Amino acid sequence: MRAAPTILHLDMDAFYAAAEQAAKPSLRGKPVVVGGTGTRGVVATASYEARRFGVHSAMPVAQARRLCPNAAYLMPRFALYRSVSEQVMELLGRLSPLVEPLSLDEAFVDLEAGGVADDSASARRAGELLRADIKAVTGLTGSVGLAGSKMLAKIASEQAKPDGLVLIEPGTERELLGPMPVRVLPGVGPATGEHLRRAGMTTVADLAEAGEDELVRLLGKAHGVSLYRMAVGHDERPVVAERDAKSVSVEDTFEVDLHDRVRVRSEVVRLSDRCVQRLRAAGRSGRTVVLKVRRYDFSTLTRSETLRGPTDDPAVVREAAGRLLESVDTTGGVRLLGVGVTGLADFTQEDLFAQAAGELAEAEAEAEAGVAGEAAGTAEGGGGAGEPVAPPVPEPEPRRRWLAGQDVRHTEYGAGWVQGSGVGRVTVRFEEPTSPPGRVRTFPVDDPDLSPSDPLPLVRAAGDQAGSSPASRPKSRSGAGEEMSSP
DNA sequence: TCTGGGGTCCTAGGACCC
DNA sequence: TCTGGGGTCCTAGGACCC
Repeated sequence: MRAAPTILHLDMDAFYAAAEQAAKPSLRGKPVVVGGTGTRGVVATASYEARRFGVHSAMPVAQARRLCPNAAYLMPRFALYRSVSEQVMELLGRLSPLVEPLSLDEAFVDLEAGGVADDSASARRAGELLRADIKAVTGLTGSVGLAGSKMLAKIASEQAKPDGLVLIEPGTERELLGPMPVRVLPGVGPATGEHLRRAGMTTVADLAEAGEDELVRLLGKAHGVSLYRMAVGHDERPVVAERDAKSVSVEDTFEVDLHDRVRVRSEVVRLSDRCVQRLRAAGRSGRTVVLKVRRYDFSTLTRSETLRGPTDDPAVVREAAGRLLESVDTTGGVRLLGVGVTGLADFTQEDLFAQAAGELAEAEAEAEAGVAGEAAGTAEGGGGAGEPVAPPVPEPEPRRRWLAGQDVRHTEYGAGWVQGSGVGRVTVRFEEPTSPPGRVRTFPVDDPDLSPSDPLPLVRAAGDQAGSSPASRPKSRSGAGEEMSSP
């Protein structure tokens, strides 16, 4: 607990939804829900307009549609969010070398380590400047919490939402925390909250009063001790800049449950390859392979196998995952499959040999598979043990599916985004981040003039003169206000 | 039209070793 | 051969977070 509020927590407001509203002028001020597209999707982020209807994160999209049928339902566009996130993190890096990102839209900053603040007044100034910079650079708003510890800084930013700043003056934390519900403390979720409620504790003051021994008895050693410390306002966790990942995993929920065992095996192969791709991209290798299976009834199990040494060889991971699958009963159907690798290590000399051998084998397999793999799609069955399995199918499959929210370009009408599609048609709204709200047009799904495109910058770059972007058609500035068509 | 995807940390039991 | 502990590794599951 510091004597000055020099730990800053930044949380972008309704990040994904806000980014979509910035990218799509016609959606500003309207309910927007970003989330899974299929029938089994859940809400990633709801705009504040949608939250008023009761829509919130982690809610099934189907339920959200019932609550708020008029919202725009969009698929997530992580490339866009990542690029905005990088801009934000870059601004944080100017404040201090000690920046701890928690996700794309959230981070702690140690202002003291950055030498930008050692008292309340200067911390507040730094926070407000940061908020202004974020707004100017990204066009989005973020909320800032300032306090003498991570926990309190995070609680403060939560209170500051949306588009605000809250500073908790050291010395006032117990008084402030006391009346709050236990759920504000990090680590208290639905289960622990219910547990505590049954024990008669609903506020943070109740926890402090119960004492450490009581909480340990109730929740176990680690959880009890840390919760008690939090409840009395003690939190000495430092801001830590770089933390190496400890595991890499990929998983897929299927639109309909899988019943065919052969198909299940081929999906495990696919997931293994995807997992290894990510592992390699991170320059890591791992020793333990984990298979995750969620069955038709949502019951979930994991099976793991630890190898003699770390690997990043796709064949090794495939085979381990395949062996693990053989120990799982899948009758009744499979809802989700996942493959992960833990026990990560950086490369060792041995791995390099294994890798070289693996790459050789892969290259051969690819050369061999060539054209055949392309058309076959995922129909390939997983071979038995010992037999070489299907080579990884190169990812970018030619997809003629238009997803809501996707960026597109039309040879005549320019930049736009997919508003919806069905029965052979796709509806596109032609507008871009810096244009006025645009109008809608409908095309056949296979219209050759229409193609997917990359996200455009949300904010006109400083010093970016008109005409530097081929995207902005002669429409420029004159007559900007004329066509305020509302959807 | 019930319930994503990517992570972290903790617990607990059994194996195994000293 | 009455039965000890302790430490580490592995496996499985669960809570929690964004």
